[in-house]
Amino acid sequence: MNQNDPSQFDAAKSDVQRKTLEQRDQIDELARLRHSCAHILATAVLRLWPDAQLDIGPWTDEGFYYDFDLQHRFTPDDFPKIEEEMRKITKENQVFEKSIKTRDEARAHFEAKGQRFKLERLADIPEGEAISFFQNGEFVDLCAGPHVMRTGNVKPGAIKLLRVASAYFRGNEKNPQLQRLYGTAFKTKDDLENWIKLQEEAKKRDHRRIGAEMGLFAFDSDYVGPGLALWLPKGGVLVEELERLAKETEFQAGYVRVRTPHLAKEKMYKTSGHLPYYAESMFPPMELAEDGAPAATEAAPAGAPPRHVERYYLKAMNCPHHHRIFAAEPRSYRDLPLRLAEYGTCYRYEQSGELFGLMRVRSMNMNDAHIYCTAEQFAEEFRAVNEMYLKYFRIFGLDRYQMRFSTHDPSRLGQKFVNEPELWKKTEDMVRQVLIESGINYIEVPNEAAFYGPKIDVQVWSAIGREFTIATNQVDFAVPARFGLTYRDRDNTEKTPLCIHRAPLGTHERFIGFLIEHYAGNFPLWLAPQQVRVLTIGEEQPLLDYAKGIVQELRSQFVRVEGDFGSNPIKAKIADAEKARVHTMLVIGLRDLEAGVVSVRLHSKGPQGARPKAEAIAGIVSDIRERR
RNA sequence: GCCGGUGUAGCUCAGUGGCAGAGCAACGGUUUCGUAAACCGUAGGUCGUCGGUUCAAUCCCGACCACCGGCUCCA
Repeated sequence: MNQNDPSQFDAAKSDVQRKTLEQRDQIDELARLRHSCAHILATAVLRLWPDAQLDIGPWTDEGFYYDFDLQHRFTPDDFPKIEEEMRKITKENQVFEKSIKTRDEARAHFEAKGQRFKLERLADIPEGEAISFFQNGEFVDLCAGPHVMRTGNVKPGAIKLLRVASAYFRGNEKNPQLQRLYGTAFKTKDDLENWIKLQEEAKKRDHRRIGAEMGLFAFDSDYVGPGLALWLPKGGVLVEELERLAKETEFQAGYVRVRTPHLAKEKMYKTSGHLPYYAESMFPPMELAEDGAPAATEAAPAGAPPRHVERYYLKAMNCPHHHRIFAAEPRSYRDLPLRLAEYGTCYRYEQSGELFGLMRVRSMNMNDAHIYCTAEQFAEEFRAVNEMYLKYFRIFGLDRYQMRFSTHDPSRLGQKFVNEPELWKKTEDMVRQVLIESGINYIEVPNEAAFYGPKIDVQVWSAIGREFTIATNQVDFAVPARFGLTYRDRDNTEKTPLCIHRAPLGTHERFIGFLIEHYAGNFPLWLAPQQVRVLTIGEEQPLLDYAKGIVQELRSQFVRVEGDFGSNPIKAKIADAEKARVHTMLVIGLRDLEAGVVSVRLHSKGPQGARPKAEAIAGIVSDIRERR
């Protein structure tokens, strides 16, 4: 697929801004409170820094923010002072008063105050729409509302400034950067304190932290490079298990596996249409002279004839390679659908500030496949792909997800979208039909399709509230033609196949990053890097023999097992195993040896009692096989 | 890429313009312990990198790198 590492998650945020005045009246109480806090914040900042230029101050899922432009650079040291002023304002119990102004009045107001951003915001309001203002105390703001009745409705102890950040005016990087103050507020002080505790819990679930604690992955920006993850042995287990799951699932769904190199000639990406548009997101090319010598290091002798230079690019997506596999042999309609699968490694030069743990990296392994099919086969193939998504979600206990169905905008055919109005309509109808029939929860987003066809992105929320696109499923009715891909149809004519790009498990990097937070590192048995540890109480020889036998038996059944036969007290061994998040601990002493049992303890679930040895082993093996 | 913050042992963090510190982990002993931490000892560092100020810089100044929080971007 080609838009893998997907996360168009911010689009929804701006929806908040687009709500009409009527819709805004229905905004819930917490949002009103927070929006009012944004005004209180602006009031406080103006009192402390009267020269501040104001932009806007909406509420967010987490709280609120307000954007300012001023000489003074905010630092967290300013927070107590600002918070103090905000508390004062709540105690002044100012009324939020709404008024409607004419456009001229509004303009005159902001011109008098010298608020240039506000004048631009004013110009955004469509003709004919009411221009409303809210005033609390001395502070007047252009604002659609809604607000609480009085500043006193906000409890002084339930406000907290969180951080200072910067943001481009109107979110455009060509515009000036403003200083954004983020804060949050709750109905009560208890709610706020509770939220702070939850934030601390969330920090402990951060995949970067757990990844280091458990020895799953590492970054070595000195020697390897930023955004290039190293999988340590325990993280490698997660990679292998996911790949095994994908391979089994895809095998049963009739996929065939291929393998392709990590780079290709420039011509590949010119043909696919990715160059020159996306060259900036790719690593710079390697340039080779005709004879294979590195072009850049050769100082050309004066008068030497120019040498032919070939450019190779690290691949940022797998589809072109798969297209060339399709092209490698003559194809008949009898070969379709052809489902080419590969865990392909792609490289994308993400901007430095965009890198984020495993979630946003520069090298990634994609659960990719391209399904080449006829128009008649399309609906069935697309449905099967969706079912595969749902199967995976069940396995991972993933119930909070949303599918975003991105469609084209007919007015931009031939520009943003390939000019095939009938194909667009046809494929979009088919996709919509499949979604409705499967009873899947989805939203439709116009104008966000890929240039070559409609797509579905799957958004998930990790346990700590991070939202991102984990998977994608795209229809492509354009690029196969650019590569001249055809099959010979029943009627003996050459036809161009449709192509479905799909990556239900996204990339290893992001998917595992997500799973780490989803499970808080407490993986189910089948995924756990350390599935079983045998802990001995005492060092008598018969006991050690018994314990070693158990390890041997489990290992022969491919269970990831290790023994802790050292001299530490059992309490210490258990503490070690718990800290390492070993899924199942088998604690054995002489008592167990005599009874032929093992004492089972599950990570973070405590002791489970004794079970006959053979039964315990069989249970572990079957749980793993059934991916529990 | 942009704005701001941070960078001291494997990890969590103290600290000072004049010989670099703790806890945990590691390693070596002692301990033989029944479900989250027995005891003693040892070792561990170019204080992110480079440059400047200074008799002297981990500390002050500058640049760079990396990471963190945002913004932008994400085929």
